[in-house]
Amino acid sequence: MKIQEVARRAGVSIATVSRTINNSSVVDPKTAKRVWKVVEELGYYPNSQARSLVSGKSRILGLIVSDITNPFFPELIKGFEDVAIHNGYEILVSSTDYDSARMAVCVRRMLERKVEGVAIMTSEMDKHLVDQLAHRNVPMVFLDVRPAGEGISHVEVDYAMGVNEAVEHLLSLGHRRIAFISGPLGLKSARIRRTAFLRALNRYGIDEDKRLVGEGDHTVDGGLNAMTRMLALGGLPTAVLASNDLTAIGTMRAVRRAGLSVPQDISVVGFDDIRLAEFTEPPLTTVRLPRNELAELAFGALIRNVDGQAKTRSGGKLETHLVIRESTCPARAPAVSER
Amino acid sequence: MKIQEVARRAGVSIATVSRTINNSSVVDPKTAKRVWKVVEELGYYPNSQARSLVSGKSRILGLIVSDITNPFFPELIKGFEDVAIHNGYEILVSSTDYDSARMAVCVRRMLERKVEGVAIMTSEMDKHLVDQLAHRNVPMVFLDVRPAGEGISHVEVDYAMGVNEAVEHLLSLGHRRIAFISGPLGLKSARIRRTAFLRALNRYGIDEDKRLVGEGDHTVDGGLNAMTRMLALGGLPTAVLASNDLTAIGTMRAVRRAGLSVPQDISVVGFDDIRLAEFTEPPLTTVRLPRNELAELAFGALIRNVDGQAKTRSGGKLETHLVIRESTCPARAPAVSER
DNA sequence: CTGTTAGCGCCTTCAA
DNA sequence: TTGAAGGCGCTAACAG
Repeated sequence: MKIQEVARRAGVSIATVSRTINNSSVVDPKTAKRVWKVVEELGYYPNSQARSLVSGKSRILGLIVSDITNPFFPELIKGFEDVAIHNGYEILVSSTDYDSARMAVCVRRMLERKVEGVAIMTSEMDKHLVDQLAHRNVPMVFLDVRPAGEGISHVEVDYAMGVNEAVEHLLSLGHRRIAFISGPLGLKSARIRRTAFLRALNRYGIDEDKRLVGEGDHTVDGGLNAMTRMLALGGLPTAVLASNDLTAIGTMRAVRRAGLSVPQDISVVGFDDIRLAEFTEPPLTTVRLPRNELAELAFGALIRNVDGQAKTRSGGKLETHLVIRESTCPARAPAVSER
Repeated sequence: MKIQEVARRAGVSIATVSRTINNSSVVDPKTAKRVWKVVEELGYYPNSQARSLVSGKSRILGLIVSDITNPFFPELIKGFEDVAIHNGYEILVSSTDYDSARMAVCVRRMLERKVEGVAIMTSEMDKHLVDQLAHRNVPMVFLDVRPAGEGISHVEVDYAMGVNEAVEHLLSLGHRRIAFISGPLGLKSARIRRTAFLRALNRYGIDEDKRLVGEGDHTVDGGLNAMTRMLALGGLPTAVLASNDLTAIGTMRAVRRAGLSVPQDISVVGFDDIRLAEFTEPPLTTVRLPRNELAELAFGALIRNVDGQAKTRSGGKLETHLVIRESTCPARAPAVSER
């Protein structure tokens, strides 16, 4: 089923058919109607490969995430897909698994398919890969990080906002010994979150206790291990803030394994508000990072660069807010042994 | 960066470059080496749009899932992506959200991008959409369902196997009042699972009690509601088998809300073994449906049809096995009121 | 073994 | 307002 066939049946040239389906205003309405009729009858639709080839535009956007298996991403992907499709773009999703080789393959694929832009929602990305894309003038959006360059923008997440709310919430419940379990500190985004936490503590006049800052890796196991280590160290916290919800789930598990309970002995706060956060036991108090908005901001920023009319490199700032559920409660009066 | 440029620099014709990068064995090794050198230097890679156009093969496979947000799917997608990429295929993922309109858009997109085959891992699919694909001779693989037609195959999941194991496990723990919460019965796949359960009960000589068969919708909320209704009905079960893990999580929540505990009062068994199953409270005993194997079977079945050398319509049968964790324990001696 | 050439399906000048 | 014709970048005969 090609354009030729439509042209033949409608008694016009292929040029006219092309103009018609592209809504060119020069076609005679009558002719157009006739062409559309044939198009419908035949169930014709243009071959996007051919279109891309001639126009040089693939109408494909790349979306790179670190791990599609982390519940944070599917919602982001869905949001991105929705807005992309809505705007006539296809998306090419790829997860890197935090693996350099995979990332390289991933970039290569995007290049081969001639993506018009790439949203890089992964925590870290090899510089030379970014350069490969930049070199071919492929617009990019990043999350958190802010690489320089023409056509490169970034969406900023206001971690401080949500973290402050979380800390205030805990303080108001009487907590003073508040711990933090970060993501892998090799990642800049993890450091940003940790910094936000430390600043918040400082802001409310709480002294930092090194024993109360652990390092996870954004997985349940990571949280479990980090918290287990922290509990072994002594100087127990009465509340823990985790840098994402998976970490928080691991943290709760560790607390329970130690024979303590959440939230009576230790309150736990997560970050992200993945859908399942509502269904953990107890339901998780967490800081919500709205994936849909993130997806929309990222898409918007990308498109502005694709159209080449970006005025700014900032793709916008995303607010985060605390969602209170049942994994937090008033702090116990400190036991004698703790000080 | 086009093939011309490479040809010019290597001092050969574009045909030779084409042959070289396609590993045609007729090229003189010396020439080939020279060409490859230029290719590397220039960082040249072929334009896949152009390739597709001339070859008529897009090397893209479609993957349709019902809801990327359901933790079952990301792992399936990842597995599918891995094996596809490994075989030189790109994948186009799309979630239907159980919505007819979205499904239609989805099929349209696949058709436009000229996918060479589609894996339909969603529970149900409008017949006329399937026909659209079938009509263009696009090979398909389905999950569970078994539509007829040339180039259409399906992967069968042996639900009975896992369900039997689960029922045996519960029986051996002394349970006799075993409930089941199904998926939406409008879906054939949900009915298949329910039938497997009922058969298992029957096989072990347990009478069916209508009050003990509820209907959920494969979401946490669905499980929560179904179980809440069941608890209100009286004739309490001592164990519940849920048709997927999300339903099981909802079920556990309902049990707790009713002031009972899992597993002491009611044992709960899930289905799928999503990654988070290990981290629920208590860790979920569940029937594992291996997503990687499913992905591989689906891919294999699809490719066989793409290559046009399928000997059979069956894409293989997938075994399921019980994974015992902590949401099941021996049944209580029945309370007086229960009989 | 290598080069020439004819398209793949479509969009886009350039004429009419 | 329409049609004819020239590519887009690449592969696949067909000649040399």
